[in-house]
Amino acid sequence: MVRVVPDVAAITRTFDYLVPEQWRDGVEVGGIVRVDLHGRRVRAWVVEADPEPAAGVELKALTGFTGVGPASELVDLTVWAAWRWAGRRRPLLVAASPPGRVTSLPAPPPLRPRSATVGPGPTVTAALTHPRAVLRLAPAADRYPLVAAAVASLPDDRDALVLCPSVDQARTLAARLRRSGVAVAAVAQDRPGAAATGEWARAAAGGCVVVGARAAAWAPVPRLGRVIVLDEHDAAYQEQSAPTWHARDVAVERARRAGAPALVVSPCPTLEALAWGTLEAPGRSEERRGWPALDIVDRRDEDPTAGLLSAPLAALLRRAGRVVCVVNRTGRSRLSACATCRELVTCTECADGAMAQPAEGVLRCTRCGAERPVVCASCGATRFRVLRPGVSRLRDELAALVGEEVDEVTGSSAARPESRVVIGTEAALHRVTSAEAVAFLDIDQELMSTRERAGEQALALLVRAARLVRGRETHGRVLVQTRDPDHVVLQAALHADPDRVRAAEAETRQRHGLGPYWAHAIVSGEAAGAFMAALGRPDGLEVQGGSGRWRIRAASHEELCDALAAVERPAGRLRIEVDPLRA
DNA sequence: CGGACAAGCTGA
DNA sequence: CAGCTTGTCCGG
Repeated sequence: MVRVVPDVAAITRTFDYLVPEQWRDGVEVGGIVRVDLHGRRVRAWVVEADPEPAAGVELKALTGFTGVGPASELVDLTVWAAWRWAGRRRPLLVAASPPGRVTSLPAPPPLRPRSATVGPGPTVTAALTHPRAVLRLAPAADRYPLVAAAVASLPDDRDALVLCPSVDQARTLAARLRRSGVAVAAVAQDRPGAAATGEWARAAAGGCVVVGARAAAWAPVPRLGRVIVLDEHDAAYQEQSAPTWHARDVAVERARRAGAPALVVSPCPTLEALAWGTLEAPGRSEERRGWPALDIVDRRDEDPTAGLLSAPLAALLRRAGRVVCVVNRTGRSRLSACATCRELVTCTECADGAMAQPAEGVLRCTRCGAERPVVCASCGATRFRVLRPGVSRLRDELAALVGEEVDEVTGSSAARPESRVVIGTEAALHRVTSAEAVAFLDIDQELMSTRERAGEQALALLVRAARLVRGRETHGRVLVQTRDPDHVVLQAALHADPDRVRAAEAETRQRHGLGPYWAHAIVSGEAAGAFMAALGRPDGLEVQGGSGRWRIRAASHEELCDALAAVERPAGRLRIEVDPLRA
């Protein structure tokens, strides 16, 4: 007999089935089977073998054995993660399963003695000796020697799991390791298919270094000897849909359970990481070399209605080669005023939303989505002054300024930009592969963001820019236009000293009761009210909000997650976001 | 989730 | 009251 979790979204229970004689050998914990459930055939995971049988239920037999699934340690890890992120187990089991059907594992590659690589440097060497290490490396520093050294230092019968924030980076790293003769399973694939399934099976067979992106936190690594998380600060590591698990935290817990050392790496380590492990960082001068020069353009003395194209920016655009300009606002304008009567352009439907101009000739309310033509509601004039220009508008202004084509890159535009000067949202920093300079036209938008972790996220953006332009030795430049030149994030980037942000963030987060000092969850969705009623007010939990959305705070994840887990999930749509990214 | 089954509605 | 729609329940 086995206990299974059916692959059906709304079902949170387990069910017991008899195992027919012919599959007795193949069916074990983690195995993927087919079962008859209420008149349908569905996929299911075996999560327990020979459980205590429930009384008075007539058991049915499994109707099929599909193949290999997550190893039993990972099945156990889904129990932990479902508790830690207060969610269902099914999405976690999906993440830990092969993308296609795996009926047998390939032979593992022959054991190759690992040889020490030369010169990882004393900082890396030190980081590799701690069971829980945080390694701070400047943005332009190459992380490959670190990964190579970590792989070389593995015992012959152990493998490493290496996580990168994006599929692209994972594939590049995997290719580089392969070229130097390391057996690699690259579980980061654009789409599931035969290739992805094959890599999963190779990883499950053992004898490979497993490299991948977020989902690879759940990849099979039967002989886990080390976990490495590159760019640990990257927000891409957190799953967007509930349960909102974080790949760093999953990977680190996995390492702990396997008794393997874990190493997280970042130019700007998060407070969560710093609270968890021992920090190693190179000396000041070495770290400084890996940060580009930062030009801070102080806009405090400018007329507030002046455009975003300052004289220092114009000079940079004339002088430098490829320049990427970043402003995190799509469309033509986010806020306008009538050029005639000076009235702000607001929504006539909901009365308090600002009207954005997503494209020429149309206004759309940022609050309620209502649209109307570009006509002033109070005087009827059709000429507006743009107060908060977006990418499209600035593209035209930039093209006029430099007298050449300027390509626009946003999340929705697909092609690689070809022009010398490029403007876009944050997406431009991902789409362009190298540049001589990056200019943030309105960095205050990031600095003043109400997002939780806003400071860290703004620094992460500067790190991205720094990666594009490389260190100061290659004359890379990053320019920021701001009305807050003394902001700690800018000062940290200016002095190549991310510790300043850590100190400031620690102080504000303690003061505001945020993570990692407190654990938070946001409960929303149509069944949120029923959930909150069932939760009640347990000791140690603070509850704020109402009308469909609640925020819960506790002094630790243990308290928070235990309380959330004690509530029986009501029927209906419910989203519980533990460690929310947005305030 | 989605099949089963019951209850509700319509038209002859 | 057959034939169909709509709603609620529950799975081994």
